[in-house]
Amino acid sequence: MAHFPCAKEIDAKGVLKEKGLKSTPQRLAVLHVLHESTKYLSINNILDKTKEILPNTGLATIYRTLDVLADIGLISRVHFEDGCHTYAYSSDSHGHHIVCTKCNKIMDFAECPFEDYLENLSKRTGFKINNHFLQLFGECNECAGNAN
Amino acid sequence: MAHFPCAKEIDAKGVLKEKGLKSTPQRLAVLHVLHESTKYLSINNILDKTKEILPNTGLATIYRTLDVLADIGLISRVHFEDGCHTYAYSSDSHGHHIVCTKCNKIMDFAECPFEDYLENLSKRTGFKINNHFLQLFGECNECAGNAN
DNA sequence: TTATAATTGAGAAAGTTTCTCAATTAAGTA
DNA sequence: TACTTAATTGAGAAACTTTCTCAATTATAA
Repeated sequence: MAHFPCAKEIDAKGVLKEKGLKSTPQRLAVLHVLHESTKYLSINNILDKTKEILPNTGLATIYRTLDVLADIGLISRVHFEDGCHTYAYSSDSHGHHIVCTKCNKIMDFAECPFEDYLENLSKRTGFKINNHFLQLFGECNECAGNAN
Repeated sequence: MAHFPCAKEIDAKGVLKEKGLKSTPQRLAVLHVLHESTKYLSINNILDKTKEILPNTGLATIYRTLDVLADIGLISRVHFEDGCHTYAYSSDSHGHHIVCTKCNKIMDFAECPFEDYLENLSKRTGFKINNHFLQLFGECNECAGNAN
């Protein structure tokens, strides 16, 4: 069994065990790859980087693993106007993402300031709002040139 | 040239013309299909319903048309955790969607109450926030049982 | 009415995702 | 530590989705 720093850091093994899932090297490697990256990654990015750690990893395993990790909230899918086939490490299960459209960097922001608003909207529309998805797009500090 | 009520209603022809695009029966039919539906529709839903109007319509045309209509803001893509391959009529170019997870109904809400918050978040994170995507999930009036 | 550039349909091609199944392996138990 | 068992994996096939190509058609402007 391989060991990865991030696996310990976020207690991925514990979370997997809790859900009755095995801690396989493949799962930990995929999580490591996403945790290590500050950017969102495509399926193929993830396959390539995972193969650097575990060269025999198959594509089907990547698909299966991403589903598992997303289901238990360790990673999350990143959505774009034209598709949502990329993934990012998720530091908080309620975390929303800010995506830098220049360098692909992802930043999480955990707080969710819309509770009051959603309650109000709920009353006006008659919708019982159970869940929401929010993602922000912009330019990070470096890309916007603020760091210079 | 076929004529559709919604085409007039939203002046699709005018918007298309403005962008230098032709008002083809296929484009108006796809728009009509989405406008007529209160629910989000998949590519195949849209193909089937469009073929009821224009039986020879090809799948490639559906893909091309959805791209065109989404680009000019007449329709918008609906995102789900596991994919974003469905579409809905968009009554407002800034409209966000509330999606009923029971009956697939879509409701737009045009207002965007987050301006202040986003400015604040921008300051704290260093991200220059240019755009955002928000979608709410819940149960509509009927599905939640409020209408009974 | 004509000219022309955009658009279409059809099917091929490319790309993506899921499935199947034998082999492997993580993890609990002795 | 060794054994057992059910979960997981890799590989390739199959299914499905999306894009491309190109000749034919057509919306539009002159």
